[in-house]
Amino acid sequence: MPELPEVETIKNELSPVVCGQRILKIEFLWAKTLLKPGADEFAAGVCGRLITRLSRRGKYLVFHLDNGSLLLVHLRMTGSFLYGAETDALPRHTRAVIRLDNGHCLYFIDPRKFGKFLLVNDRTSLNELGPEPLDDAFTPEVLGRLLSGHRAPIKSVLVDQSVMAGIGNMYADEALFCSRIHPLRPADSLTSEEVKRLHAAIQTVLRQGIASKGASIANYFRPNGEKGYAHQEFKVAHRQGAPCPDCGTPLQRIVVRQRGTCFCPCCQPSSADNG
DNA sequence: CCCGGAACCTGAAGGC
DNA sequence: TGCCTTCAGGTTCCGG
Repeated sequence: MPELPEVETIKNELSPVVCGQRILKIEFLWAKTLLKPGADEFAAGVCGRLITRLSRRGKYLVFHLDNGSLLLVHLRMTGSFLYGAETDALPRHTRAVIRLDNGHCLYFIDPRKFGKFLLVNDRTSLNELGPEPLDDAFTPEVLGRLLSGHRAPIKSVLVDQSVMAGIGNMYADEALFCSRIHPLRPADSLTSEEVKRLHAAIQTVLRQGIASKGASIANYFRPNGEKGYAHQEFKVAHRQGAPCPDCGTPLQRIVVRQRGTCFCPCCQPSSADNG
């Protein structure tokens, strides 16, 4: 599932090939992939525009266009981009095709059809997201303030995009294991020591994910068609039943707010065990 | 406010 | 073999 490291990888690998290119046309093969505005207004807003740069905000990939508008793409569960020469036979599960003026195309591939394109005039919608966890401004003190006032399980607060942006199910589990915090601990019950550990763990697992080009656990692949290998380094995510890499105890899987959550019952003791 | 659950979707996996 | 059910989880929406 694309989270911050996966979107960051796509941004990094796409930037050199699409920046400076002009969009000739965008064609949607699944109409609902275009969230807003309507098809006509969208086409008028993007056709003929130059892509000046790419950026990322949370899990959004942002195409900056030369008229100042922003094309936001959210990959949701199964979205990926493939960059290549124009072909007659579209790749399986292609939901949108962005034709560039260098004869190449950006194919948006999304088996589950949850991914969304939005054309917006400014950053308003992006400002509703919480802070970027890899920014310099994201300090342990900031994290502590974000968590205070949330009595919900720390696992669900970590994946709440309005609290902080970019963390999803996999990296939340990894960060909690790395900081030895039980996923069901109320977010506002963490000690300052635990907040400090969690802060370091969040940055570590996200940076490792980026360094490993993202995790290809499900459908994610990179614009050149290759997979990432961050999942090979996961210690708990999607590894229920396997021995904990640190202590050998079988990893447990529980459901927290409708999300599968893997953790080590020995390395991540519950609040009751923790005092 | 808080929370749980359903909807959106398809393909992989498991049961029989 | 093949049909059927369940599950995966990012986001939004709806009801209690």
